[in-house]
Amino acid sequence: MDNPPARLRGKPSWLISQASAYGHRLVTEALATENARRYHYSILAALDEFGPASQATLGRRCGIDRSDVVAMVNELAAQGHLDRTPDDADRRRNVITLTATGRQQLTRLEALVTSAQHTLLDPLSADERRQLTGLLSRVVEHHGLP
Amino acid sequence: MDNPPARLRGKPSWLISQASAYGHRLVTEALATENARRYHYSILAALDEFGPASQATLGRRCGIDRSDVVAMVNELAAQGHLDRTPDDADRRRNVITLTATGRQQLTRLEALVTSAQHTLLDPLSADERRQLTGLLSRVVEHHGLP
DNA sequence: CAGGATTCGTGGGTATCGCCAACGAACGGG
DNA sequence: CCCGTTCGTTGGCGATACCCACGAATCCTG
Repeated sequence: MDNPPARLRGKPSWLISQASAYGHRLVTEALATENARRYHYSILAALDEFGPASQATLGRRCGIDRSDVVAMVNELAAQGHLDRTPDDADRRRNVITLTATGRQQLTRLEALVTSAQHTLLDPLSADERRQLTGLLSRVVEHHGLP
Repeated sequence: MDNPPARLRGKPSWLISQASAYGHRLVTEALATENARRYHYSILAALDEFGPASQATLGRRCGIDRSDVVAMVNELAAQGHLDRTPDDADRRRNVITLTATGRQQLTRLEALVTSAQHTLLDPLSADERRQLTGLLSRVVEHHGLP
């Protein structure tokens, strides 16, 4: 890009949008190494932290639409990273369970994503990275509650 | 959203992505009030700050693809916010010029976008907003050069 | 305990975004 | 004068993030 207008350069939403685009690109490219996508990482992380869950719960936790969860679970199941089994206690639901290979995959993706963070925040010191993370967390939490 | 995994909550790229989604939504909704879209604001801002320019130049300045600039200029021209005239000095080019009504439109959009910034950064103090803007500017500038 | 509201998985659709390929017209440098 | 490059334009691709509708199942409440 070539000398963006000051009106844009001064708008937090524009800066965030630009930074998001870079981060998006970095993470997507890194994950492509393992034939994974961003949503895959999110879902695997949620399963690892909270244990087996229904697709709707996964969607709510990761901020992914139910319809999109279906596609992600399809792909991850096809790769053997998770199991999808009907819930006996509530037959509307599927119980999604992380497999052993899924856990290994998460470990690989975690390394890739973490390294992308370093690339993204390259110009910032460790202190500044913490500042940025803290400020953004406040913003995100604030808009997550309603 | 409902208790996102710690692995996500700690990743700057995820936080930025979430914040970007909120900002995107806020700005888009605000601009819809005037039947405008985000790219419209960018292009009007570039024209206001740097004066008349070719479509390719506008695209480079705002980080918009040439093909997408065509559509935006079509829409803005249809609304009378800018003029598209062939460049006599270089007949490959169109010279895009902001009209009086375009300048008024930019003023309206500016107010809408600015107000959306306040909503987005609601939980932060004025100092913290400046911090955030500064940190993000460093990140964006760093990745803009190569 | 019956019936209406709600939830779940799934399929389908929509709009935007960022990008890339190709084209003819026009310009510029060697 | 020719070759490479730029410009506007068209068309298309893939990912993202939505939204709606449906049938099955569950729940809540009177």
